[in-house]
Amino acid sequence: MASSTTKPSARERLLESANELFYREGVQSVGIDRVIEHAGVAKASLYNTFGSKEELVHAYLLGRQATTTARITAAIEARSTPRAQLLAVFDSQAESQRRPGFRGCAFAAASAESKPGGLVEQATQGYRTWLRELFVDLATLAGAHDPALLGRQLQLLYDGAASAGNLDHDPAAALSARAAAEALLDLSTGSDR
Amino acid sequence: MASSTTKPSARERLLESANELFYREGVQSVGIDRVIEHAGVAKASLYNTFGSKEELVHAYLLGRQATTTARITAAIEARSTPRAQLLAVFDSQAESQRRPGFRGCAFAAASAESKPGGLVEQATQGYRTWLRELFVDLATLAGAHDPALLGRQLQLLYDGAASAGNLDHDPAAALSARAAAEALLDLSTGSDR
DNA sequence: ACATGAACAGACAGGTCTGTCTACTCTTAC
DNA sequence: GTAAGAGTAGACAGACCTGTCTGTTCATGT
Repeated sequence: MASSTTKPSARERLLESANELFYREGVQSVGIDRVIEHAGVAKASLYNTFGSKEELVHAYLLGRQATTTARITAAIEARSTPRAQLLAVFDSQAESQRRPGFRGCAFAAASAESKPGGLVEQATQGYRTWLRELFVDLATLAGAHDPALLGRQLQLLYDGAASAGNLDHDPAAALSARAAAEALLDLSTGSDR
Repeated sequence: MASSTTKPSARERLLESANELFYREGVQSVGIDRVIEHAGVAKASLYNTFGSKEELVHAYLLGRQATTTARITAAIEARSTPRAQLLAVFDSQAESQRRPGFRGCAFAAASAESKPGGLVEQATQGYRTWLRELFVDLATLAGAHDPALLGRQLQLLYDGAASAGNLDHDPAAALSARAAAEALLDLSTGSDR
C-alpha cells in the first residue's frame, strides 16, 4: 500500500508528462524543460532516472506499446471467433481514433522526427513486429488462403487508417479500413461460397 | 536560351538541395546552414528569395506535389481502361518505392515535424485532397458500386503502403497494396459475376 | 538524534538554430 | 566607363536546447 495513497514517484510523473506532451506535439518539438515543468520534477531527477532524453523517449514509446497491446488484446479476447477477433483490431483502432487528442501512430511520428539507428527505430521495429505477427496469426486462425499476404494487407489498412485519420482529421478512417478488411477476409477465406 | 547553358539560379539550387536534404533527414533536423552549404548559396540569398525557412519548406512540398502528380498522371495516361488506370497508381507507387532513397510520404513526415496551422499543414491538405479526388474519380469511372467508399479505401491502402514501406524498409509494400486494391475493385464492380 | 537517500530549485556551460546585417564581387546593359 | 542588380562571405544577435553541477529540503529507518 505504498503507491495508492502516496503521490506518484518522479519516474511516473515524468512518464505521464512525456506521454502527454510528446504525443501531442512531437518528441523533437517538446524540450526537456517543458516535460519537467509539466511533471513538477527537477531536471536532475530526470537525468538520474533516465540518463538522457533519448532514453526518456524510448520509455515513452515502450509505455505506448504496452497500452496499445493491452487495448487490442482485450478487444480480441472479448470475441470468440477468429473472424470477429480479426475485425476487433479495427474496432479497437476506431475507438482509439474517436478519442479526443488522437494524433496518429506515436511510433510513426517519433520515427519521422528521429535519426535512424537509435532507440526510437528500435522500439518502432519491436512494435511493428508484434502487430504484424498478430495480423498473420489471426489471418491463419481465420483460415485465410495466404495468411502472410492477408496479414500484410491488413497491416497496410491499419497503418493507412492511422495515417489518414491523423492527416485528414477523419475519425471514420478506421471504419473504412474495417470494411475493407472484412471484404479482403471474406475473399481470402472463400466465405461467399 | 537562358537556363540551358547558364548554371542554375540560387532559387533552383536551393530548391534542389532542400528537396534532397529535407526528404532524406526531415525538415526539422536539417538546418538552414546545411541547406545553403549544400546548395553553394549565401544565406542572404535564401532569405531574399524565400523570406523564411517555413516558406522554403512550403516551396519544397509544392515541388514534391508537382513531381508526384506528374508521375501518377503519366502512369494513368499510359493505360486505357479505368481499371488499369486505377491500379497504375499503385504501380507508380511501387516504382517510386523501389528507388533508392525512398523514405515514405514527404507530406506525412513534414506534418509530423510541424505545428498545426502552418504552411506545411496547408500544403498537405492540398495534396491529400487531390489524391483523394483522384481515387474517387477513378473508382467512379471503373463503375464502383460505392465510389466514395472505395476511393477512401484505396487511399488507405496507398497511405499504408507509404508508411509501411518506410518504417519496415519493405519495397514490396506497394505491391501488396496493389493486390488488395485489385480485390476490392473487383468486389465493388461485381466483376466476378 | 541522526544518517541516508531521493527529490527539489536553479544557475551554468557549450552547442545549435533562425534571421539580420554589412561589405565585397561579379555580370550585364547602356 | 559605369550604374544596377544579383549573388557571396561571414559576423552577429537572440533564442533555445541538452546535460552538468551545486546546494537545499525532507521523509524515513535506525
